[in-house]
Amino acid sequence: MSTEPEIPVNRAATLTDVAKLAGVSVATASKAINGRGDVRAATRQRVLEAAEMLSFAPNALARGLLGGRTGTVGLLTSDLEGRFSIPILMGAEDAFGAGQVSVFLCDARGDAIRERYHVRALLSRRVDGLIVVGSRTDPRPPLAGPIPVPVVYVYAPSANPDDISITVDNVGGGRLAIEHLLACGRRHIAHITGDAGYQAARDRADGARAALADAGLTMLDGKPYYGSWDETWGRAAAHIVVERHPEVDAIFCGSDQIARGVLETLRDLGRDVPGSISVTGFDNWEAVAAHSRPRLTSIDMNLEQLGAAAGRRLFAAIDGGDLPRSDQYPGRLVMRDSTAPAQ
Amino acid sequence: MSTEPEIPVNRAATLTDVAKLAGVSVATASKAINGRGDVRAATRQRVLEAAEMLSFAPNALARGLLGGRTGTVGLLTSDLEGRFSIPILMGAEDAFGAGQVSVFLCDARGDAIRERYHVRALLSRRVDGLIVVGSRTDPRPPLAGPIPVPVVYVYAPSANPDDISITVDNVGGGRLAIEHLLACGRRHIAHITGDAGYQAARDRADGARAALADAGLTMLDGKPYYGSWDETWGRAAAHIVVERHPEVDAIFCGSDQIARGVLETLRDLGRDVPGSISVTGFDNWEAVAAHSRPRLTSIDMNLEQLGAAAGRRLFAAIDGGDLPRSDQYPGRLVMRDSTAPAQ
DNA sequence: AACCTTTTCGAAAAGGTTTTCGTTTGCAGC
DNA sequence: GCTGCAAACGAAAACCTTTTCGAAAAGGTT
Repeated sequence: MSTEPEIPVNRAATLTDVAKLAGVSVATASKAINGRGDVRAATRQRVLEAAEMLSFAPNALARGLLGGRTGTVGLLTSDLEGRFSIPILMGAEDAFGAGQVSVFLCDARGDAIRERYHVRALLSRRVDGLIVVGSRTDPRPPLAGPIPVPVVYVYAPSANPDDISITVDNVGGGRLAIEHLLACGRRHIAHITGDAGYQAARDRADGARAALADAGLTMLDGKPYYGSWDETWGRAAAHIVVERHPEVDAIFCGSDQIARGVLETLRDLGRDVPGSISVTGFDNWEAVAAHSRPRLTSIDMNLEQLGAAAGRRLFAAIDGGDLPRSDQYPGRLVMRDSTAPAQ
Repeated sequence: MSTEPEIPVNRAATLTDVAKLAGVSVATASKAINGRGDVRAATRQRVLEAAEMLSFAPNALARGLLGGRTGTVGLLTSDLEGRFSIPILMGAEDAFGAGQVSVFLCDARGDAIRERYHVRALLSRRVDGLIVVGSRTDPRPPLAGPIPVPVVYVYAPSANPDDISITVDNVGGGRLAIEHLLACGRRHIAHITGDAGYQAARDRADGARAALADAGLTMLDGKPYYGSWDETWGRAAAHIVVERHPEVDAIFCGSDQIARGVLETLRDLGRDVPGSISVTGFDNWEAVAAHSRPRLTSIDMNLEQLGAAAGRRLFAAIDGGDLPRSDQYPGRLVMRDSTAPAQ
């Protein structure tokens, strides 16, 4: 005949359940759990015990419905397949994971229709903000339509300069590589890189040219060997370079895969790396760079850090804090065995 | 002095706004938009126009709060970094993207504490289900605590056989590789693979042994060369194999990276691939397999398909449909240039 | 014009939480 | 014993959508 509050079964406990069990009103239970308002220590204790007993977890939907803040953000990538989105995604996920924020992941696959569809879905779920991750560093058109929440573009900046964009400093990356080769005493430096249609390729080349100019030098042939980003091109281009310029003593490659191909050709030709020729890659793709012969010196663009920065930046935008609208992040040189001072 | 309904500013339009603008009640507006209930064609039209004008998107939070179904699932990975999670994640994202479901992504980083934290967060957001993606094929402990929604384990099965697990058939994969080598007329087959602590390594070896036994053969040395999964081990092991067994005419490698190392050693030693020795890899990691010399024949585990299957399976579990509790997916052989019939 | 049927629409409740504000309780001071 | 005050607590509204059920309107028949 007891009229004690019953423990709910087969259904997540609600605040009402907790309140009943603790013998207080829902209002008090809420305040006790969130540490707000005036509630006696003993009462708070009772409520917390009840919550524990029912393994109560507040319904984020109801909370979001009320406060306007949902504690969720949308992360829109244009290609998950690519190597670049992943570290960025990890960084962002990390930056949020520390707080109370969860991440909605959407892959638009480079399709504008799909992108719009995903944006609609995200907005209907009332995300607090959006992160848009591109797969190339070329500027991309901003999201279509009115977006009622802050947006941060990462890797690929928005074409609209008023938007918030976080990008990598490819010019600086190119500089970094050349400066390292120069520091190794190299003077006859070629640049083999990917598709000239990529802003990244052009930027890295620009950085390289500038660094060489600072030293009163030019790159062999005066311009980069543009091609594709893979090993096959690296192998072919290395053949051309060595044939045309037997004096070459360093090759700056636009990707680790290209560099890997270059290394293979040099090995085939019996050229000593790093003794007679130094080689640097780009991207610091561990799987490629750390297992080549010799292991590859490369430029790491700190993509994970980039993603984390985007997360923090979005956070600030949501909270109304003001950080600089846009930011460029430098890379860093990772030294391995494919570069060394000329002997 | 008009009392016309006003268009809301600076705030997402609600159903009430739409109803006001269309001159109907919220109930009717809801029915018109969702195509439910009886509503005159003309009225429906008016409502839809109003919704369009305000670019109304229903608040998924309110909807979820009501129906118990939120249209969200949690995807818990143990390491985003690894190559295996990504295709699975893509497949799952794809399986859901087609419907009305959004994916919460969480990376537990192989940390049980972090995993519990993420599970709590996901449950408080009232996800309809969970997908748990492992990074190894070894069984993993099931999620701790009572989980009030369906869970599907992918790649790494749950240690509890009552849970739903979707895994790859590594034994079959090993079989596939050996059968291909046998079909090429090879008889002296070695197996170089990764860490014996990995179930995947042992399973593939078992499949290989079984396929060889069916042909009345055994692998060289009667057991695999266990080591690590990278190129360095592949290079070293290939030296050992060739030295001990000059008659070797095929090597089945446990990963594409190992295979790549094997190819390099064979090249160094002047052995003709695929002429005198055929080599197969495993994983079909495009970046590695498609650019080696010669291009690498490999086993593709169809991870993307695995992820999609997991998505569908979870969907069925949520909707109460009944599919088999667990499933194993076979791989497929991807032929390139590193295997050919003996000349 | 009265009556019945069918169609269309609206009022209200439900879902779980937070917040506001009014009410109660306990206690000190006179 | 009464007043005044602070602390503690609870009732109710708000957030937005969906669904149920009853009411009203429209249309047709006698």
